[in-house]
Amino acid sequence: MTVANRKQREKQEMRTLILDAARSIFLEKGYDLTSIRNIAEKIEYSPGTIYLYFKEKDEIFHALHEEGFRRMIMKMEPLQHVAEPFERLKAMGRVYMEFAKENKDFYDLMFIIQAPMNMEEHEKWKMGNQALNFLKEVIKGCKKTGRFKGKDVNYLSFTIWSAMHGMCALFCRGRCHAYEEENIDPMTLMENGYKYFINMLEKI
Amino acid sequence: MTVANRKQREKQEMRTLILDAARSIFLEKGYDLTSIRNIAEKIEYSPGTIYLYFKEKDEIFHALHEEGFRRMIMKMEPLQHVAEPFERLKAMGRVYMEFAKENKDFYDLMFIIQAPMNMEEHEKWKMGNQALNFLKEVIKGCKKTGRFKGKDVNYLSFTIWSAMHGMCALFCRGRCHAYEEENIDPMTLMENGYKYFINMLEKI
DNA sequence: TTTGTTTTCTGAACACTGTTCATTATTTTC
DNA sequence: GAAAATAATGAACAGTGTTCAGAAAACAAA
Repeated sequence: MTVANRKQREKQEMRTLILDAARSIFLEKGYDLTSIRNIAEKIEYSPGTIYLYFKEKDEIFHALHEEGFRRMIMKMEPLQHVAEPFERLKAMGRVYMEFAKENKDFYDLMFIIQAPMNMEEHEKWKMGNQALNFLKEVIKGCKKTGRFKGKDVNYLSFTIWSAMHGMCALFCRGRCHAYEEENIDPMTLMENGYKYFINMLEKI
Repeated sequence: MTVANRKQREKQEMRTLILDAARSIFLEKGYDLTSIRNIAEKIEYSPGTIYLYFKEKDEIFHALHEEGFRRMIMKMEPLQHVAEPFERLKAMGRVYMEFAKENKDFYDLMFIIQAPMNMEEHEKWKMGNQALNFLKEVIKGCKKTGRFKGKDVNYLSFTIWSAMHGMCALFCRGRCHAYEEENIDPMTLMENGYKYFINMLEKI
């Protein structure tokens, strides 16, 4: 065990410590109220210290951004066992929506907030692309069973993703309240929105 | 012309002055870079003055929020002349999407940004509800021609709105870049996403 | 026109934000 | 133990929304 090794390990531990604090504040108070000073106070270090482990605030949130995708991908893991492609696609939509409902802030960070995506480097969305590729693969599977004939996989994946994202984004940003006059709560709205969309997918 | 009248008019003129400055900065630099001090500097008043005409920053952006809806509704005006309900619905989707593409920042403010929607009062979304009701009316028209049989107007309106919003929101927040690896630009993506969705609507 | 009152405006101050950097403290190496 | 390297600090900078005592301007009455 060389000194360099320990140092490296300690560096990693510190990053984890910062990330844990950031996550806990982020999940409790949301993105806007998670400041460097807040995080520093939580781990009992000075604000400046954080910049010895992360280049900027965005880097912290990009780490959480990736964690969000890991969580989502984990939640999708069981879908591998759904043999029939279209059944898998439908289940995927369900899981996606459930993830958004249960992890509002993570979803926000992953698909709505601009911050951790600012940089030009497409590297930033590696995890997102992985998830998107998973969707495309499932669609390809569907095509093999004769579904979605004549439809382009890229465009169709975007259509499906958009439909799901639309509901989740309206939900996350409080626009579902538009239906409160009709006494329809956001959960019922999303449940039925999903059903209707699946219904459309079946007939395309 | 009483003095009180003139004073009231001057008050209104000042509000307009502030709003004009706010809009110009907002459309040029976006929401985050539009600060009270920026606005104040533009109209050559002190920052404190603005608070004599608007209770808080949100009130300014709520005014712009409403303006956005007025613009969108104006853009939808010609649709009244499209007689066939389903044709009108399709055209509506087109206009909605075009509005988002041409007025990225307004769209963001209207449907994504949380800020001007914070307050509990549903009053805040009067304009939004008006637009949503217009959509529902068009759907009702479609139902009268035998379309969307057995489908609930509220749920279906949400499904359609979500699908359109999903594409626009992914566009506004730079998530369309996910398809750059496949050499598909955001515009092509949205164009085809729209086509595919309409195709689904036709078959539901 | 001058005085007194009311309205309008200012800009410093408060409590925040992300980020930098000279200084201080700790640890490692020789 | 002294010297060198590494780590941590916290004040400072430039910015944010918002408030409010005091100054300035507009108005009303004498």
